[in-house]
Amino acid sequence: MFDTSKLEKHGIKPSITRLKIYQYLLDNDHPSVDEIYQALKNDLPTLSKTTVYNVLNLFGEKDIVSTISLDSKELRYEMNQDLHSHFQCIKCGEIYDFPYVNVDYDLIHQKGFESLEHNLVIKGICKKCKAQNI
Amino acid sequence: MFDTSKLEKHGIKPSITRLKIYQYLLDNDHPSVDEIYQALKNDLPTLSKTTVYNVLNLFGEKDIVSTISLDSKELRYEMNQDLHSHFQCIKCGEIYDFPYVNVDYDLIHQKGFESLEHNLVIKGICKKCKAQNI
DNA sequence: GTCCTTGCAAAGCGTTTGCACAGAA
DNA sequence: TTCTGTGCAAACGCTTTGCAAGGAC
Repeated sequence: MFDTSKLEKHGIKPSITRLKIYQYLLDNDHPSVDEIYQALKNDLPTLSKTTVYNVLNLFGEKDIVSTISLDSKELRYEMNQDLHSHFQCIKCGEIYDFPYVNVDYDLIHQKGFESLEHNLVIKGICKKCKAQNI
Repeated sequence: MFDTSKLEKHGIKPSITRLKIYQYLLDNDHPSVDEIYQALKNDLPTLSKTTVYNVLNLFGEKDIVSTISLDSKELRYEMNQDLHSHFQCIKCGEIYDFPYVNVDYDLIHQKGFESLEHNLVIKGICKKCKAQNI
C-alpha cells in the first residue's frame, strides 16, 4: 500500500501517520495544515494538529517539503522541489503550479545586490472558475 | 508641518495620529505595524497598536496603502502604488523596491486561465550586507 | 448633542513549545 | 531500558473585535 522507501531515503523513519501525510502531499498539492488534518482525521482518529505540524516540519528539515505563504494567513506545503511559479485564483483560492519564469537580474546586480532566487505568484481566475462563471 | 490635503483628497479626516503615520509611511517604505508603533510612541505617548492597525486599515480602504506578506509572520505596508517588484535581503530582512518585471502570460492563457497581476519577490543579499560581509 | 477617533482588554487564529504517555527497538 | 512518535494543553505572535471614554464639530 505505502512505499516506505521514499521516506527512508530521506532519513525519516516511516510511521503510519507520516506515510499518510506523505501520501496526502503526493495526491494534493499545496494543502494547508488544517486541510491535511481534516482529510486524515477519519483515517487516523487520534490525529492532532500538533502531529501534522511535527511531521511537516520534519519533512521540511529533510528537504522533502517546502512552504509557501501566499496570503499571510496560513502556510501551504508542497513537495514540488523543481523551480516553478504559482498561480492563485482570486475566486476559489486554489493554487496551481506553472513553469518557472526567468527574471533578468542585471539591474539588481548593477545596483550592488546579489540575487539568489525569486518567487513569482500570478493572481487571476482559474480555468474552473472561468467555466463556472462564479 | 503636515500636509493635510493628501489625506483629505482620499476622504480621510486628518488627525495628528493619521498624519504622523502617513508621514512615517512616506519616509520609511515597507514598515511593519510594530515598527511604526515603536517609532511613533515617543511622539504620541498614548498611541496603541490598535490605533496603528485602525489607521492602516483605513488607509487600505481608501487605497493609499497596500500590504505585502513576505514571510507569513507580519504584514508590511507600502504606499508605492506603481507596478514594481520586491527584493528581500535574506541577511537583514530589509525590503527594497525594484522595477516591474513583465511576465509572459501566454502559456497561462493557453491553459484557460485569466491572469490579472503578479507579484515578484527576489531574495538575495542587499548592497549594505554585502559591503559589511555580515 | 452627535459623531468619530482612540485605546484598553479580550478574543481569534495559525503555529510552536512543554511535557508526558505509550509504543518501538 | 532507552529512544522516539504522538497529542493534549498551554504559550506565543500578529491581527481583529467589542466597547467605552473623551474629543471634535
